[in-house]
Amino acid sequence: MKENQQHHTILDLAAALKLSPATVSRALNNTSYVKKETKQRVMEMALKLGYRKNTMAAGLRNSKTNTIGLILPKISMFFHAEVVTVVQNLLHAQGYNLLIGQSNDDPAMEKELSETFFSSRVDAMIVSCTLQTIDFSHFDIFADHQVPILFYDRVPPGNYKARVIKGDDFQGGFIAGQHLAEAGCRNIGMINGPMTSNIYEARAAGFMGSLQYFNLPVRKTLFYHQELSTEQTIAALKKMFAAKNKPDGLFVTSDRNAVTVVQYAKENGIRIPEDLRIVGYSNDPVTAVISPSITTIDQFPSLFGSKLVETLLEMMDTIQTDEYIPAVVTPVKLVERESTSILKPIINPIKLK
Amino acid sequence: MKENQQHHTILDLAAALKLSPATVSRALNNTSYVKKETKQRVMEMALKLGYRKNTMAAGLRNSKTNTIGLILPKISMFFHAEVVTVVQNLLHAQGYNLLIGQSNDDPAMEKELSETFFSSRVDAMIVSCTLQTIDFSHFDIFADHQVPILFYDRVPPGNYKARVIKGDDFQGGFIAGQHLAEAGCRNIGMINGPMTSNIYEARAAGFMGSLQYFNLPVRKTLFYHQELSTEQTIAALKKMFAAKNKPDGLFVTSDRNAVTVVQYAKENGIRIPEDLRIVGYSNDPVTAVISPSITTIDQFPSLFGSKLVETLLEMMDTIQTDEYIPAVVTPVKLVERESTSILKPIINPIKLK
DNA sequence: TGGATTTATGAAAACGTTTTCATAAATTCG
DNA sequence: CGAATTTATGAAAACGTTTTCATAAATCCA
Repeated sequence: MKENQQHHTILDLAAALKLSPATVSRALNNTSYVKKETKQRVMEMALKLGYRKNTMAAGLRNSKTNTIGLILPKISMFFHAEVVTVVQNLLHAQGYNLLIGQSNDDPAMEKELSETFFSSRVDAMIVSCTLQTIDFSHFDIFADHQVPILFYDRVPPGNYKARVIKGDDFQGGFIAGQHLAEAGCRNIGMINGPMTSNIYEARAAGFMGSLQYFNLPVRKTLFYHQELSTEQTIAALKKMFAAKNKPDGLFVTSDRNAVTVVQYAKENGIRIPEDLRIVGYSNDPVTAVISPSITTIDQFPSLFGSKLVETLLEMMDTIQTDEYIPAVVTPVKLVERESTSILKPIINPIKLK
Repeated sequence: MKENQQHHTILDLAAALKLSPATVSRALNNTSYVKKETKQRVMEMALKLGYRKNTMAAGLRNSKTNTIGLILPKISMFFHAEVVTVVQNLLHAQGYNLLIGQSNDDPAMEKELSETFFSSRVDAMIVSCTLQTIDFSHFDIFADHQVPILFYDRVPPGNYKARVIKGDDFQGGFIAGQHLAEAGCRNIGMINGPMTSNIYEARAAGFMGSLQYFNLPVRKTLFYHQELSTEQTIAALKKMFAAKNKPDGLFVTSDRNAVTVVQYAKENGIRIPEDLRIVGYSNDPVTAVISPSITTIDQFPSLFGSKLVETLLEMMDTIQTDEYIPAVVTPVKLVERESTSILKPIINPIKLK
C-alpha cells in the first residue's frame, strides 16, 4: 500500500501510459480535447500511482496559487474567529486555500505580513487593520499588481482607494445611545477604543449624535477614547465614579471591556441596571452568560464572512478598475439583555420620533 | 511611486545591473561568494524596482514552500484559537506561513483538506482530528513522503505511528474526580464527549479511576458519553434529575457545556455549589465570568502551541526515522472557582493519601 | 615568483506544470 | 467523394528560481 517514494509527476503518468505530458495534463484538467477512453486511463493511473498535482509548478506556470491571504489583528477575538471560520469554509468550497497572519495589532508586523503574502503570490487579500495603522501604503503593492484586496471591519479611511466591507458602526453607536436614552439614563458616558480606528470613530460619532438627537448632554468627563485594556477601563471607571457627576449609562464599545465594567460594578456595589446601564459591542457569547447579561450590538459576523467571500470572488473575476466603489455596509442589531432592562419607572420620558 | 506593472524578476535585476541571474540570486540569498559591493548594488536595485521573490518558483526549485498546514476542527473554539494564535506567531518568526483548514468535525472534510494541503506541498503538518475520525489512513501520504506530521490534542490511537502532543487528559480527569470527592460529593456523574476520541476516553478513565481510588461509586445512570451539544446536555440533565439518585457533583468535559449545566441549574432551582458541584474543562474565559464561576481544568493552550512549534521545527531538520517516539504530554491544572467551593461541612470526610 | 587556494561570476540545466503551435486522424456535410 | 471541420495528440517553450559546473581573477604563502 505504501508508496514511500518520491512524488509522482505528470511525466511518470505519461511514461506509464505512453502518452505525452500534454495529454495527461489535459485529461487531468478537463481542458481541450481528450478521448474519453484516454481520460479514463489517465485517471485510473493517477489513482493507482497516487499522483497529486504539484500546485507550485502549476502556480508558477499559471501565476495563480489558489491561495488567499488574510491579515487580522488577532484570531482569538470572537468576532474575528467567527469571520475566519466562515471565510475559510466558503473559500475551501471554491477551491481556495487560506493563509492567515496575525498582526497582533502591531503595524510593523502588519507590514511584514503584507510583504510575505505578496511574495507568496496570493491571488487576493482580505485585511482587517491594526488599530494603530495610519499609514496604509504597505498595502499598495497589491493594488499596484492587480491583486484584489478587500478590507473589512477596521478599514482605511475614505481617501485611501480600496474596496471595503464594514459594519454599520455609526448606526451601532446611534442605537446604543437611543437605547440608553429610552431606558431613562441621563448621565451617559462612553468607554471607547482609540479614535485612530474607523470603527471607534464611527461608533463615537453615532453615539454622540444620538445623545444630541435626544437632547441629552455629552459630558466630556464621561467620555474615554483609549486603549481597550482591562487596566485602562478600570482606570476610567475609577475616575468617573470618583467625580460628582457619576454615569447612569455607559456604552462600552467592546464586549470584553463591558464585562470588566460589570465586574467592577459588582465589586463596588454599583447595581446594574438600577444604578448603571451598560451596552457593549459585538455580541460575544460571554455577554449572554454573565450575570447580569449584557445588552450589546450584534455585528452578524457570519454575514460579514459571506459578504467578504462573495465580494472577493467577484473582484477576482473582474478586471480591477480605478473607479470608486462605495463601501459595503453590513447591518447591526441591538440585543437587549439584563444590563439595560427597565426596572425603574422613567421619571422624565423622552419624546421619541 | 507606483510601479503598477508586472512583477519584476531576478532577470530584470540581472539585466539592470549587467549581472547574471545566478549572481543576483546568490546576492539575494547570501549563498556562496558574492563581492560585497555587488551585493550592495543588487540590494539597492531590488529595493528600487520593488523586487519580491516569487516563492512559487523558489519553492518549485527547492521543493520547499515554507508553508505549514494546520487542520483543526473549528478555529472559533477557545482552546484551538489560542493554540493557533501562538503557533502562527512562532512560525512567522521562523519564516513560515500557516495554511489553516477547518474540518468542522467532519472526517470527509478532514480527508479533503489533507489532500489539498499535500498538493500544496506544505513542508509539514499539524493536525487536531475530528471527534469521529477512526480511520487515519488519509494522513499516511505525509509520512509516506517524508513530510513531518504532528498531531495534537485529538490524536490517533497508539497503534497509529505518529508524533503526538497531547494534554494529560487522564490526569485532568483524575484531579476533577479528586476535587469533587474532596468537596464532599457522593453522587458523582459525568457529561462527556464521545468515547471515539482519545481525549474523552482518557478523561473518563482518569475520572472513573479517581472515583474508585476514593471509594466512591461509579453509577452508570450518571454517566453520559455523547455529542457535546446543548440539546444533548440538557437531555442528559433532565434524565439525571428525573431519577431518584440525583447527582451532587458533575464533571462536564467541555466548558461550553458546563455553562449549559449552570444555566439549567439556575432555571431549575438547583443551587450551585450547595446542591450540585461542577467541574468543566479547558478554562474558557467564560467560566471565570459566569456566575457562579466554574471550576475547570486549564490545558495551557499557549504552552501547547509553543511545544508544537518547537517539536515541528525539530522534526523538520531531522531525517524521519521509523523509530517510535513517545507522545509529549503537557500538564493540566485545576482552577478552583465558585462552582465547587466548599460551603457546607463535609459529613463524611474521605481519607486522602 | 609561482603554484595553490580562495573569491567572484556566468552558462545552463532543472524543478513540474500548462499552453501554443503543429499535425494527424476522424467526422461532417454539400 | 472530397473539402472543411472537429477531435485527438505530441513537441517544445515558458513560468522564475536555484544550483552545478566551469572558469577567471584575486589572494595567499613558502
